[in-house]
Amino acid sequence: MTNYYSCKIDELANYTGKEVTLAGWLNRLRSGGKVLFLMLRDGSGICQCIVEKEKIDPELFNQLKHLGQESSLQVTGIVRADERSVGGYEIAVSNAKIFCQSRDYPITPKAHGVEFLMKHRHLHLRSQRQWAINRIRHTVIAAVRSFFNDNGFTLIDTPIFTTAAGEGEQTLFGVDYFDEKLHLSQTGQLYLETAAMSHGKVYCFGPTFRAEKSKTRRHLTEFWMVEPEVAWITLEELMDLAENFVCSIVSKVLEENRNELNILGSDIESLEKIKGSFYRLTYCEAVEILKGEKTQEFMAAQLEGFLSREKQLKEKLKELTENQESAKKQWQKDKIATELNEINIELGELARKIENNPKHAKLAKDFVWGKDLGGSDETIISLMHDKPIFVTHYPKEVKAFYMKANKDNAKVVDNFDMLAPAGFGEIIGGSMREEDYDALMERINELGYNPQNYSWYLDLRKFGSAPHGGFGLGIERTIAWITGEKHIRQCIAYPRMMDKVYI
RNA sequence: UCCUCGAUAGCUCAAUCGGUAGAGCGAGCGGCUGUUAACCGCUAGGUUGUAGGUUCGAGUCCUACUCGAGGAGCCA
Repeated sequence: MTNYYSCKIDELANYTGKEVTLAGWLNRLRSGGKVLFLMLRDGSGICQCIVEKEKIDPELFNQLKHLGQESSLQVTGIVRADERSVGGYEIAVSNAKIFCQSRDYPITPKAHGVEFLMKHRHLHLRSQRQWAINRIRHTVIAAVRSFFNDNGFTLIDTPIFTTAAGEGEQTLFGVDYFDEKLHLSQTGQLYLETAAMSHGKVYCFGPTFRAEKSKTRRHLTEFWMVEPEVAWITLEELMDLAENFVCSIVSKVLEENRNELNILGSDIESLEKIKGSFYRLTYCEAVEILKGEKTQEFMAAQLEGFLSREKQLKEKLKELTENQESAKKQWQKDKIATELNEINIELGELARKIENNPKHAKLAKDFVWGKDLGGSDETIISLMHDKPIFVTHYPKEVKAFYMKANKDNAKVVDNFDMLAPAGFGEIIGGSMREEDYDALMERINELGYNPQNYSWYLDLRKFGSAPHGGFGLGIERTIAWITGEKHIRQCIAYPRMMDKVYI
């Protein structure tokens, strides 16, 4: 045999009636007295392979029958269409070769806790959900690259070991670099601006490190961010760019990953609405909305929804408890117990939401102009819209030193955040950069930064300064939003969280 | 850093008032020709997170600690 396999599972439709060889891993085995069902996984999909006792070597049949989950093997047989099979095609096995018999694979087809799965992340990556998420991640990243490559941008790789700060100094990871103190990059932006003055349109894409003490479902300490930077652009044009960019990512995923989105139970209908113009609000308008009557009504309606869901669940709980008492078989009782458990978990979540709702409503109502939008404020605005929302012109005090002051209102800057819809929150932050030497210097002094650290950055404002701006998009947040995955940690193979690194 | 909840078989969870620690899945063996988280029968599997305390008796009550989950704060 020259090759390990003759085709991949996702190509089986082209081989109906022909003999093929597949190579992969045993996802699950169901055995009958004279027939075995091998669910074979090869990275491209899952295929049911039928082994009939009379049609293969009896010794081989016996070996296959006792194969453990995740054993690796080759399977040869005729492809046939069959509605009963997952994917519509199956293999009538005539021969097989076992490579590695695995025993006691830890991840079983039943429920597992977060800690257990994270400790077994190296194996968990084989599970169907993780497989689907990582395929979508691949599409997202490919779409990011081709969007910029096709629109005249030049890729510039900015350094990971950095000297310049960029964002708040407290969120830096320090590194001992041959007795010199450097830190891990938390943005490529400052370096990228230098390259924009060479190429006009540039982007960087790489890992980003933030030592934020944020233990939430939306934060990682190491995540991937793509940042375009463009010279001779206006804020409006920058937002148009961000809009087209996000649309192109979503449409690429819809085009290439229907199957994966279905596996994950993602909200495809909502994703299909992500095209055309996004909502654009100024910070002032966003504050008005938060403080307004409509938000209070919205929050009240939300609370009502929670309460009626709670009532509904409690009734179901009662009903199930009665069923459990009358159930005769032990397994029926256990099945009901599992359902009860799930309901109790949801009730716990609801109770927290019901508790938080009035607090968030009050926070919104009492919002004072000048503060940064909090997580709950973002969520409220995001929930009230069905497409992404730009929020522009934040107060300069809550934003970074390099953001350009608005020429009509010096209290605000020409920036924007893009909030994903349906409560997901921020996925992009961007701004015009201050191009005036004196204004930038003033900001650096105001904030007490050392101008010497920024001498090369300031040079850009001395030698042919030009209007320019850019933004950064968090890859994992984008994937979590698109897939509907609750926790960002599932959107990268080996997540690094503030309080925990497993493998 | 704070708040809430939790830790019992490989995994997910039960265990009523403090009174002999159980089930499902997984594993092993057997049965069954079409299964879809298959099904049926049998078997093995436990120092109840750690250290103390109360008690005739502690998985259960008390104290401290360790670890985990969720949330808050913080945060491009």
